[in-house]
Amino acid sequence: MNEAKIRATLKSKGLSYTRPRKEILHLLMTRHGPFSVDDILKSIPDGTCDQATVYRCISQFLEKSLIKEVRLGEDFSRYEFNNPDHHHHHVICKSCQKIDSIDNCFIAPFLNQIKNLGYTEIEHALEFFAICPKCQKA
Amino acid sequence: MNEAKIRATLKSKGLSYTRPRKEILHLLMTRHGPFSVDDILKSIPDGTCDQATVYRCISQFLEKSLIKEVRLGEDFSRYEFNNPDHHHHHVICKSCQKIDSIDNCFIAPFLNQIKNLGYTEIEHALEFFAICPKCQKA
DNA sequence: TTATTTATGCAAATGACTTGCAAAAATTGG
DNA sequence: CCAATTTTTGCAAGTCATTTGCATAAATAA
Repeated sequence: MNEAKIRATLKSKGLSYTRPRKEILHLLMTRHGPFSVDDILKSIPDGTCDQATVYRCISQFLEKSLIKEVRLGEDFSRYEFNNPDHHHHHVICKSCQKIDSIDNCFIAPFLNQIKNLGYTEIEHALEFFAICPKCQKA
Repeated sequence: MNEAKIRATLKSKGLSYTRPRKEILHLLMTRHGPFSVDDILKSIPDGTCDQATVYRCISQFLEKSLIKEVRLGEDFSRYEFNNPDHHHHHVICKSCQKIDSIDNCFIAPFLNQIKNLGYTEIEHALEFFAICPKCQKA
């Protein structure tokens, strides 16, 4: 992932190219999330930016649909790059908090039912909480 | 819903019968939620109890599985009575925040997939965000 | 480059939720 | 039913993720 790609992505959403935006978007585009704000702060080069700036970048990225918010029953949000070709959900281990991706999405029957109620622009949030194989042994 | 029923429900979970617990559980058992802590405070008789007590009752009810927590993309939690015979999900209108119930749950295919990954004790959170018929007209 | 707009850092504020502690209510053992 | 003990509550202060005000710095426009 080179700077040109990052810059182009930002520009395409009308966002100027600044160091915090570059580093945060780079992280989100290249590494596997979802990331908390703390994860982001620890993963970008030291001194890149302030925590307030991370929050501000995140809201802008969310507004522009560059990223998605993920809530996994924690008292903070996580964020991941929004790849429309890779719609997926998560399982988080109730014991060790390890997060796995679930790549197939079978919510069509729900959508039909909700459409029949007259709703439009339907989005969904689906997350799973379970005990992972490793924690079952321990 | 009479006091005897409420008292019995509390006792069955090893909780003593106090006024705050009685009023909060009564609300959750008789009225249609999910309720925020603010909703609860406004819906129980005036002077029933402090906000801290509502939070404490809620955590106890959650621990005893008397109620379930529901997150609908707001910056606070909602809670509803846990009726094992009435597993359901919610749609919240992205415009007016009205909440509807979705009574059928079609997540079996997901469960198979997650079981195959070796997970056990699988729970899920599924919520929908959409525009309701009324807000489409307005 | 210079002027203007936009973004950032820092510190303080916000708001949901939690907690310490003394008083009040509930339970227990006569 | 009463006195003793345990549990619960109210109040106020604390916590923690997230937001915001404002002066400075960086980016963009002219």
